[in-house]
Amino acid sequence: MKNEIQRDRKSSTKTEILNLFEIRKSALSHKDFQEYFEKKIDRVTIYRALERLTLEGKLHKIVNFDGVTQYALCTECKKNENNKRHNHEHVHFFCTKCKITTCLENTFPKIEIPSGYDILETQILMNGICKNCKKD
Amino acid sequence: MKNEIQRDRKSSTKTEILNLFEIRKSALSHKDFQEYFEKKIDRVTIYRALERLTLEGKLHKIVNFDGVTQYALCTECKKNENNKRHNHEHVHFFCTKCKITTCLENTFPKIEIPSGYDILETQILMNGICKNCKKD
DNA sequence: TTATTAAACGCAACATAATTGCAAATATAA
DNA sequence: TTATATTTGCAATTATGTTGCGTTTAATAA
Repeated sequence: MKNEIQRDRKSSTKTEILNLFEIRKSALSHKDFQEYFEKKIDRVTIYRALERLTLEGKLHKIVNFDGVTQYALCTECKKNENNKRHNHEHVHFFCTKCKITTCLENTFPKIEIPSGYDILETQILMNGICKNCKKD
Repeated sequence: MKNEIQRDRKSSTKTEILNLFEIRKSALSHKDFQEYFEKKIDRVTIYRALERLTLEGKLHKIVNFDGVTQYALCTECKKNENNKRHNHEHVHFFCTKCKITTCLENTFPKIEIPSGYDILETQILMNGICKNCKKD
């Protein structure tokens, strides 16, 4: 009898990654995880676990102004039936002072574009100074 | 007598780069130039010429979904007096079929964000199928 | 026209982000 | 418990971008 292809298998790496998101409450880069795990988890393992969590619909990816990928927890993302496509209807904000990327929920505008284009994904990225850093 | 610091000096690399923009009529990556120039111009020279053209206000940079920087000609960008800051008030569209990035002019929406944030830059990136590829 | 000087260039080396292949370890289904 | 597919660690590789330095070239002063 043929085995079904397994998905969403438990792994300590995935658990540790999700834990760090609970602690930090912001988007995180591969480098953030590498520094946090020190040498306890291999860097390739981190890349692959992040990739799987993204495919499973638990994380989404953002490419920052500097070209570095950030990962963020999916919270209010509207998912379709089979989790294959998310609509991340929020703005990603990168603070140039504290270097933290946050999701600004409920901020997505309607965008008028020329006819003849089929849109799959839209990403809005902003930078500047965040709420916390303005206090100081 | 002290010399003034020279800027915007002519260079064959800059000229060749601008020529390719005229031919291709889309955003281009460093890789596009490297392939086009083959070995005739050094890769570092290309990077530095692109950097200067950007500082001179002739090009603007876009980081694509895949993290790769694209450069595009500045046409309707609203420039301030000294060219230091551009407002690229348009959407950048990446076609997943032909892999070409184009600027969709006059497409920028007003975006409402929570109070307490100072915005410096906003980048809107879309992907999907472009006008040309839909014809086929 | 020639000399001076700062910008542009080529080359080597370095830096960082991300991917691939493979053998060993682990989680899950039977 | 066994079989098997997924996950992991390690080494190597690829891709993108940067820095330092000596040489060449463009602009300009003499």
